[in-house]
Amino acid sequence: MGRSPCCEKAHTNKGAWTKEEDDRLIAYIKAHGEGCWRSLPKAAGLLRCGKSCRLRWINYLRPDLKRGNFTEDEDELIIKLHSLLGNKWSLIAGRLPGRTDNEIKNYWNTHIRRKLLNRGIDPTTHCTINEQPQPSQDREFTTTTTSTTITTTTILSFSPLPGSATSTINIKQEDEKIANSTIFDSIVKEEKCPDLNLELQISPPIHLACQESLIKTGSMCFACRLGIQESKDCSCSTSNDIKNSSNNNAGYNFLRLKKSALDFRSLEMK
DNA sequence: AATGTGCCCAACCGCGAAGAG
DNA sequence: GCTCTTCGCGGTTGGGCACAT
Repeated sequence: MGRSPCCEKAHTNKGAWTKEEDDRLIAYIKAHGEGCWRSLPKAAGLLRCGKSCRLRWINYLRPDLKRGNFTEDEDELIIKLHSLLGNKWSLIAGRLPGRTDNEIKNYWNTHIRRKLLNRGIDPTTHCTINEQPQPSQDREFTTTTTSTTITTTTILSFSPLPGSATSTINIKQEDEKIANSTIFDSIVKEEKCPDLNLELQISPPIHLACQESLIKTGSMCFACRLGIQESKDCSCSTSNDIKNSSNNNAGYNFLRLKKSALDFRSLEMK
């Protein structure tokens, strides 16, 4: 059952990287590009496993990395993203140019956790301490669908951290995996509590025109309710103004994040 | 100056997902 | 559909450093 080791451990260095190793790795990647991590160490003349090389490059040697302290804005952004995404460090890192998932994870554990505790906020649940989150407030994005081929839409209604606008986001999931998301700040509900209040609903996928129709009229057409939007039977999308407004969704700005703040497809770093 | 303690962060480990055959 | 390999992610570890005693 055991996995084969990623490399020949007996002949690999471990621990801190030397300047010479760094130089070799940088030179090799400059010449050949990233990827093929397994074969890279041998080709680059490094006595390291591919995994170690990848980590060293991504977390330390990449030229686009931003070194130095986190700014107050970055702090707040991390907190907001963590309240939405949980410990999805790579996704959070994707929203912070020049920062790595490892760096953010370390920073969270050493600074932000303490900062939130000092504010009286539980860093795990983002609720005020002494207040247990209710089951419906579970932030987990995992969903159950009747078929993995069905694209599901998870609607998260939540009240963000104190001082932030209340918003509703839709996170479209494909094959039970977060693939994309769209945020509407036009739906503003009365804030129920000053802390994070997540309500998770699972429904068939809703395309933008249908969603806006739902917002404007409070109902959806029959096709949409069956999850067959964008078919010729969908009447939501026949309205030009709705269509146009859907296409012009680029202007939304949620949590001061510009367009595609939570577009998970754009979060890929590689 | 020596020792103890706590913090920080680079690096490691194990697991799951994705892809290839 | 199954097995094997590779990659990427998140949790954890431990060495080094700063500060306190």
